Amino acid sequence: MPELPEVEVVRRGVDRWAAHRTVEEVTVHDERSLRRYAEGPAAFRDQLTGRTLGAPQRRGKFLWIPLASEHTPQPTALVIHLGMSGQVLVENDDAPAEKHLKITLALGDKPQAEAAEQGHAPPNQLRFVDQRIFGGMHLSPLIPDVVTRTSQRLIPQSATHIAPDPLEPAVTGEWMFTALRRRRTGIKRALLDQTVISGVGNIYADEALWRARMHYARRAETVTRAEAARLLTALQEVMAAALEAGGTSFDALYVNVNGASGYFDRSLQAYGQAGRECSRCAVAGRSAGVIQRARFMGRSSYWCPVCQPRPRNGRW
DNA sequence: ACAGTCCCCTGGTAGC
DNA sequence: TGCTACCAGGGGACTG
Repeated sequence: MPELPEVEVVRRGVDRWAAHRTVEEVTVHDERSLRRYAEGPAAFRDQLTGRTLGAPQRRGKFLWIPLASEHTPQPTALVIHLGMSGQVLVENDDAPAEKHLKITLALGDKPQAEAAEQGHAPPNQLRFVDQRIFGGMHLSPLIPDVVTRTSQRLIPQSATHIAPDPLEPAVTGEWMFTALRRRRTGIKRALLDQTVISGVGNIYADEALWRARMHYARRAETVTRAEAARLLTALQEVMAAALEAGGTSFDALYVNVNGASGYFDRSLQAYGQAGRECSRCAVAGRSAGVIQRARFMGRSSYWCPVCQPRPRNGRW
């Protein structure tokens, strides 16, 4: 499933292949991919057709493309969320339709200078493919970002409720400390709460907690500065590693984005590893912990009982 | 404010 | 073989 690093790879791909091109035609193959857009498919088509795509932006797992707005007073963005299974592909119109193709945007040529620089004509369609339809597209007004107080930055109104993500400069160890401290809940719950910090899904939450040697049920309001900083660093490292793995394919002539960036195959230390020896314990030469799995928040949590013990000091 | 549950979906897999 | 049941998970809505 796409997590923040995969969404960032998509953002880069869209930036490279689709930015500064005009949407000439919009085809909605499945209206369910517009579930979050109350105005409906006709308005979606009307609002989007003829607009020029700007440079794509991202916060957490929300991706958006500002629409150039010469004649429109209210800046607007095309917002894309990949959900569980969303893909963005840039392909030619003669490529066969994917089984779960949901929305097609026919794109005009790139600006002359840019096209010459790339040496060949880019494919003429941007396709949104989504098997499970947890993702989708919608249009949303762009408004100043009050969260990070960087007044230049605009974000979609539909994404104003989410906090910055671990890769944003505004998110520091101190910021993390403050954000966690004011929550009276377990640390993993806090990590998965998009209003605390965004872009952290079940997989990276478990991986980061493993790296930071923290148990998922640790009370958020009792974390120390050092723990908060350690956890943030762990999140950043695990995401950077995945980005590196996923980023290798972004040169290809399509915007890569299925869930399986190579990272997931090779580098998971906790998530999905139930029953295996914890790699860190094994290296340390003590009796190795065995990764455990438990149901938590209606999902699975994985942790090493040796490296990530339940705290003994009552910090629950 | 927080916890829990349900829902949106499809496809893979386990069990009968 | 084919049926049913369940699981995976982001995020939002709703209830307790």
